[in-house]
Amino acid sequence: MKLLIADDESKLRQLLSDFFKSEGYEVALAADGREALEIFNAAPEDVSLIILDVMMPYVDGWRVCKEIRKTSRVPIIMLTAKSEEADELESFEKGANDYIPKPFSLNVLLARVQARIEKPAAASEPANVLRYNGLVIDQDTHEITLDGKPLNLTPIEYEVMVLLIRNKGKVYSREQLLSLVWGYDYYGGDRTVDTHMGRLRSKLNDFGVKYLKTIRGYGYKLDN
Amino acid sequence: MKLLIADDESKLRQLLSDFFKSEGYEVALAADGREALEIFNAAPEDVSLIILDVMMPYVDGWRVCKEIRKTSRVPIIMLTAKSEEADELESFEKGANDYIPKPFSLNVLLARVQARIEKPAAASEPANVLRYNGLVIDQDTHEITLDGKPLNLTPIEYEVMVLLIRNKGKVYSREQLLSLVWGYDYYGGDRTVDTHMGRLRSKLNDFGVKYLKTIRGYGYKLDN
DNA sequence: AGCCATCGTGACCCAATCGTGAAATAGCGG
DNA sequence: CCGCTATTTCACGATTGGGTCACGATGGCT
Repeated sequence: MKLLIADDESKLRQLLSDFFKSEGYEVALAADGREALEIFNAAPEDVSLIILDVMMPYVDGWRVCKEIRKTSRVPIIMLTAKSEEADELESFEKGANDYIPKPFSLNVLLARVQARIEKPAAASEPANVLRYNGLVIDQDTHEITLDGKPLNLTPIEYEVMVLLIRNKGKVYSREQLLSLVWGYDYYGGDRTVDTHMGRLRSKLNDFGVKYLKTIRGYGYKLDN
Repeated sequence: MKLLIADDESKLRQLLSDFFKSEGYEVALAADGREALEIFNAAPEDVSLIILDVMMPYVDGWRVCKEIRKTSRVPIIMLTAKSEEADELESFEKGANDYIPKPFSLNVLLARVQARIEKPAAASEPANVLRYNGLVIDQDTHEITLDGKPLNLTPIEYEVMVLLIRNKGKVYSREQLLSLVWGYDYYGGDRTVDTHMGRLRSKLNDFGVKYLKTIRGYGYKLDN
């Protein structure tokens, strides 16, 4: 599913692009009406839906909408500035399928888009899950289970585990851990790391003592 | 579901036609009262609802309405010019089921139409309903019920619930919620989110405390 | 204009979490 | 086995994050 998004504000354009891409859509961008028409006419069949800002240089959204309607019934959603409280009727008259006043919430926009076209291969999301010897970390739901039993880790513990599991076997010094997990500008003693490792080990039980290794003189690692 | 729309203004006729077609209705058009009666009498059973402009040449809307009422109880909605406001009573007297002053918003008209007849071939739209543990959200009617009992959620609460229920389990940070629900350019403290979550929880009662989880340090999620 | 629902914010409180130092323990080389 | 150092453990006070509340602002509706 390909969306054509036309807006002259580059920041908003980027935001929308990122957002819809993250929702699984293909996105083509236009900075003004002329560009939008060019892109559309180059491959009308590829475009499943068009989002048009009303206010654009050279050729405004209304014009684009009218032009496209001469040759196509592709769904069009107009974005109108609040001040332009354009007549809803006028919007539909020009052939738009929907219109949304700025500012809008991405959620609403997404809903409107989905109402117009089939949902894209939503299942394409690769489910953000890390696994390691019975330990499962789902980064979307923030759920951690060990052999199926849920664990309750604090934010720091969680971050440490994610880091270590992502780099199984790699040894991290206390300084590295502090800067990676706590933040590059963290200022504090490195006994802190020990304490947290201890807490992790006790929560992880067997798993902890078995795999969370101390490398004397260097730091910690998750055994391979 | 077939609508018969009679209006002598060709522009408005076309607009209404397009609009209702895009909403999934079948549409028959008449440019004046005579035509409307002809079409209706040719196949009275096919017409589910009639939209009549009052001001039409040859035979006006009132006449059409009266004629049809002699033989049928099909729902009739009258469109009246603003200046004719006084006609409301007369309108019902003549047998119309509803009347709408011009200019009107398409959404209002659609709502009135839907109130009179069943929703059309939902075939194209797979009934936009979200369900989760006794909570039912109908995105078409914006109705939310919990164990059958209707809930009264504010717009923000509604959007939040829709978002969370659509992505069960996924953790949303306050920032994400703000940009997804409030709008990409919302600028404000994130304690706001807490407050709304609190309100949601209290409205959702047991359900709230049971499933609307706080992930300390990260945000909120709807438990799985 | 006035009313009412909704919203945003700051203040306050509580509980979870964190950081620290000190004491206890373990590892390691001789 | 000894002594030294690194690590673990522990307890406690400090900090942070979240829940709740009340108030004022806002905006739609009558």
